[in-house]
Amino acid sequence: MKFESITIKDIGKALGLSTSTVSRALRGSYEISSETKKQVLEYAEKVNYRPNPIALSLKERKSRSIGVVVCEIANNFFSQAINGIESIAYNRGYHVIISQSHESYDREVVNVRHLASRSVDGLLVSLSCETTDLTHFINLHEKGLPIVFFDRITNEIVTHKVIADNYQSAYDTTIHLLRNGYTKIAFLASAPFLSITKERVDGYKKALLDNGLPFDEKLVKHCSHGGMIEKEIDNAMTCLLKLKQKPDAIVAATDRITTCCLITIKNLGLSIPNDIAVVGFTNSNIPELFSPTLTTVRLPAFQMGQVAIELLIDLIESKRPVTDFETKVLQSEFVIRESSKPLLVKS
Amino acid sequence: MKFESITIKDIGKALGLSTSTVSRALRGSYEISSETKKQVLEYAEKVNYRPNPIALSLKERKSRSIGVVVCEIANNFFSQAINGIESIAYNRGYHVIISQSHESYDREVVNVRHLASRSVDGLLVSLSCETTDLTHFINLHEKGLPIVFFDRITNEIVTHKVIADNYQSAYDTTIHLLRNGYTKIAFLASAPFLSITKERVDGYKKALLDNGLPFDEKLVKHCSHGGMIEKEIDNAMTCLLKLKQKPDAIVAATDRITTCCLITIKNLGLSIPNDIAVVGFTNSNIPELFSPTLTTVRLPAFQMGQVAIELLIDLIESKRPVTDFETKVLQSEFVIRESSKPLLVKS
DNA sequence: GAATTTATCGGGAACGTTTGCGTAAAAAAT
DNA sequence: ATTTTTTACGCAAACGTTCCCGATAAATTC
Repeated sequence: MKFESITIKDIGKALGLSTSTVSRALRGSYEISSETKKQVLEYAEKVNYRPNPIALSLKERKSRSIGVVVCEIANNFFSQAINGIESIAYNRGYHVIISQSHESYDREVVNVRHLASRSVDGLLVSLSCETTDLTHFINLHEKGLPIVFFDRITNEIVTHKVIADNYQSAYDTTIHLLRNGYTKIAFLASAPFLSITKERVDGYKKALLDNGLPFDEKLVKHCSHGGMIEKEIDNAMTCLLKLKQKPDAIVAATDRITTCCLITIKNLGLSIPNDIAVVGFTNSNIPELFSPTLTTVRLPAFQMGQVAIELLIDLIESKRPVTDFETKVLQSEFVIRESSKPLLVKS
Repeated sequence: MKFESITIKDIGKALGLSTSTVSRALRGSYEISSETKKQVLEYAEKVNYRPNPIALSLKERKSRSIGVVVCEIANNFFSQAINGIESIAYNRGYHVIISQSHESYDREVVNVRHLASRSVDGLLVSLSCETTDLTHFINLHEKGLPIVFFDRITNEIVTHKVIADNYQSAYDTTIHLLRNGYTKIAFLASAPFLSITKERVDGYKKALLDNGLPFDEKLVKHCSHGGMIEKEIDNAMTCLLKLKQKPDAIVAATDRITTCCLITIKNLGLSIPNDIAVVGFTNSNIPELFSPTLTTVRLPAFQMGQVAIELLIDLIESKRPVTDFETKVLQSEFVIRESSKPLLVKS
């Protein structure tokens, strides 16, 4: 089963012209007579000619496509970010190739290799939670491939980065819970290597310290698979709830962790916020539909995608080597709902 | 900013060999001495040589990549289906390029054109809800490009198709509601052109008729943008609730419609199922977290993706033209929860 | 020792496109 | 009428790879 397309050569043959003439006519070159141009254009239209981007990629050594490396698309944050990416890329004439690591380092390496060999003009990366070795990115970056990191970033590579105000959000979240009377606040975090984890845990810590509370390591649990394995979230939760110093509130640090955490609480028959308050980092569209409605930190996913792709395309299209890089920090949206109601006033 | 890669020519130059020899050595051809082979292999390994798939695509006129055409990935059904697709494609050596139409016909046409010109070896398609004209697919299909439709299919093109048991699910859903004492069951459907809409509405109708109930057109509302515009779902809902014959139950026919419908009900301060029962077609992972928990029809998204890509790759790799096509129907999962509790026993 | 086979490699075309350079004919300038 | 310029087009190389067809030298056969 072969799938044949019309080429410039076919047009040339049909019209008794050389391929160069046809090519130039199609591009509207000034050195082609308007008669010939019209003839070529009309014929091309008639046979529905489409230039072969593969041939172009080979020749130009670029593909007008950019690769996106994320852990999974079945995740509100990333699918929203991808929509942001596409909204800009589309208008600026780039195509987006998405790859999922499913939080696996090996898979990330394979995907990045493939994208690079497919001649993507640049990479938009959010690291997998297993990734500690960055050589697969460093190699490409040193060879001149533009890369922009977003959300889960690294400081081992000097380039543009786009993140949410993770530190501040975690800080605000914790302060909010403290103000509402909660004192034993647990933090259910993602993998320890991830930048988002460090930033969020730091914000949480700082809020505690600023309020004269001790930082209790036992109240911070990490999900080293980023929540891909439900069991690990479950375990972390039961572990937390078994403590003598049982937490009265919990901050869930990612989308997956938030939903899993809610399910565990539900399965245990606990009531929110009476038994335990919950605040979740989640880009879910329906936090109002939970019962009770969920207090959330919503990351500016769409805008993060947009900013990241803008930076990347600027990098790609820059005539001179760029040496001045920036890390953009975008503001999250903190929406207070019922799941973190004041302890004293709870109905 | 150019990004240079090692080519077979570079290797040849470095080793004093011709490109053809290097190529053959890399492929393990028998007509290359084992010495030379070893030398080439070692050098290639050393400089981290990767064959250029673009050049290969150009030569072979195929790319070992398949294009996926869906309306949006920020949708549980489609992201799960894509995971199914990838799980198989990856193992069989194909790469997946995803494109989103955002339910726009024009965008779908552009995406399909681009995928085709990118020399995808085949297409996996779920139609946009605006699509009535299929010539963009027909043209490619007639030229020999393998296409498999899934979920939102068409009968204008003869090929493999994969769907869920939409008719049966809608039938079962309706029967379930009838058995539980609901008699004025509304149906909130997606765009009228879509196969899933027709199949589901038909199942709903049949269940009514089988129970001696009349089919009331006013109780069926269509969302012609597939729910991409929240307002239209809102309007449909308010319209339904304004009827003299106010419905006592509602079947929401897609993911988006289900969540929107729940939000509208919540905003109106109605209680489920006391004021109105709800059953939703949704692949949400958290129907237990809604309040009350939601009775759902969950499509076998992952498996549908798997089956569809299997059929497509078989088509692509088939030596002889395939003339025998099948439409696979996969079973959905109907889970009864609180939102459709029996009318009489409601607490 | 001559003829034939075998082993090992290189040349070059092809995939579809762009583009620098060359050139014939037509037009303009002398 | 000759020279110069312009117009309009073709040739060929290049991008990275594979593969058919030779070609050379060594090894084998008679």
